[in-house]
Amino acid sequence: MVTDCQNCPLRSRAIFAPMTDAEVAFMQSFKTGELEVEGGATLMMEASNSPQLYTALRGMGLRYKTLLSGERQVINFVMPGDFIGLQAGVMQEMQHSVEATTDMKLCVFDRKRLWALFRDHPDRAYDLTWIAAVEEHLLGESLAILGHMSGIERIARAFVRLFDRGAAIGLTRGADMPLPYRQQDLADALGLSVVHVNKMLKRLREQGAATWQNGRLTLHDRDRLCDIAQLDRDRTPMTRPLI
Amino acid sequence: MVTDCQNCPLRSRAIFAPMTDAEVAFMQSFKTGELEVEGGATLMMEASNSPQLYTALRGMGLRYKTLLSGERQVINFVMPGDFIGLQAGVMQEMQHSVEATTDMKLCVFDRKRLWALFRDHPDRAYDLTWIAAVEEHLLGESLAILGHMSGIERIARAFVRLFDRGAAIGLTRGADMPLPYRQQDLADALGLSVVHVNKMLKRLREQGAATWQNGRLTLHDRDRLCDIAQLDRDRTPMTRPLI
DNA sequence: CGATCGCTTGAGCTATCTCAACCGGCGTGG
DNA sequence: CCACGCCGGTTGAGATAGCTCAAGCGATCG
Repeated sequence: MVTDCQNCPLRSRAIFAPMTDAEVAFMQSFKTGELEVEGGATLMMEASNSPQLYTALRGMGLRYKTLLSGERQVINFVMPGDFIGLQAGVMQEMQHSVEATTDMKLCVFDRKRLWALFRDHPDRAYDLTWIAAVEEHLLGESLAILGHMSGIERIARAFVRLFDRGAAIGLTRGADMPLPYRQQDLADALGLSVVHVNKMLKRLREQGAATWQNGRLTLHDRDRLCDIAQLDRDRTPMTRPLI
Repeated sequence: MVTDCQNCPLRSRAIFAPMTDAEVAFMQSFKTGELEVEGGATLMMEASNSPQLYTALRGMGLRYKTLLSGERQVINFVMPGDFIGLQAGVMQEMQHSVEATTDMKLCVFDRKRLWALFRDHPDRAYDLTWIAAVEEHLLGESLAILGHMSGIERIARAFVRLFDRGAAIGLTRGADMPLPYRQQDLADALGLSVVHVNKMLKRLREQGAATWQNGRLTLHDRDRLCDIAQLDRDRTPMTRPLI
């Protein structure tokens, strides 16, 4: 139980130093429970019926909005360690949900205790803000992707990004990692049609750059992929603290 | 001086109640100065050379990223009351700047004192996180716009959004408000070419929905605009607190 | 065995892009 | 005071990336 909580992003500062016993104890008290959901299940995050905050502990999912037209915009892919629900508190008009793609285990926090966290643990509160700022930065990057990149470029970038995230949490094995989503999910994230995603995937495969089949992503030629994605080949990951 | 600071978004809670003298005094101490920039000037927000946080007090600008290709993605339009710079702290690889479109006055905070804010004023820290969460929500919405909407829909939505923001800070006069940007700026925000933006503006004009000329935006038919933008005609603005 | 789901592929169609030209206003320098 | 250059806006023409519609295929499941 405690070990699970060690994955909590609220210890971002602890990337460099383990949590003290007191800190672990506090996280335990902030935590109100664990939630196991089956693959395919949907967590509604509308503010009204979900005053919870979550940390993903196991499994993968995706966070999305449902538009009035019924279409879906995937905001991001949820991997272990991700913190979910902060932004849900400020929205009301737009559907905002999390779908568990695989079975997932989530750590549940009570939003009402958030204030106590700010009062009693400014360092954790600080981390929380840092998380929100990182998230905002990543969304800004996504915006630039949708605004300016072609289909194949978007997919290449998504693959490099997802792979790097996977590597950061130990999901990769060599050039390979699990990526249990559907092509439709990627399409909804990148603002493309499934058909087009499919055709671009084929092209990436034929170019020997990357393969995504049977729920596994393999980067055969990361450098080429980075070139397509207009990314530095060896950029540093996003782990720098706010101050 | 003090009156200026009353515009600071760190008093979001004070939307409902004025700041106390003690609070004003604290904001004064957190504040390190004011910055006046001329229209056309650019504030570089790279983490390395800008450890500052800003609040826009007067004038308008835009926050954008510069991509490797040299293109520009406008992240948002900066209006009085906006808080800038939180997300700049976590990025390193991508250019991230603020351009003053008109002359602007900014309130400058020292990032190093942010920690003191969290330690000594958990309520303000809380507001800060709320701001970040709102920002994140808005970016998510922008993402959905770029991902799923046509040119004319994007523009209609941008107009309604900008107008509502303008109304919230008292910039509107009837159906009219100042909007001193170039068509290129809107194009870069919406992921369209200037040429296309121009043609869609013409169409909106001919439809009698909205006019944007000589730096002023006029919504002739807000309802029609909302329909095009796939927005509820009378949605409530985003002022709900986090808890 | 049939139904469903996700993936794949083909065939038009069109929204949007790029290229290019032109126009008016404004600031600058001679 | 005029001439020029520049910037932002406007419009047209042709090219194309990506969309929609549609069909087929294999795997999985009840």
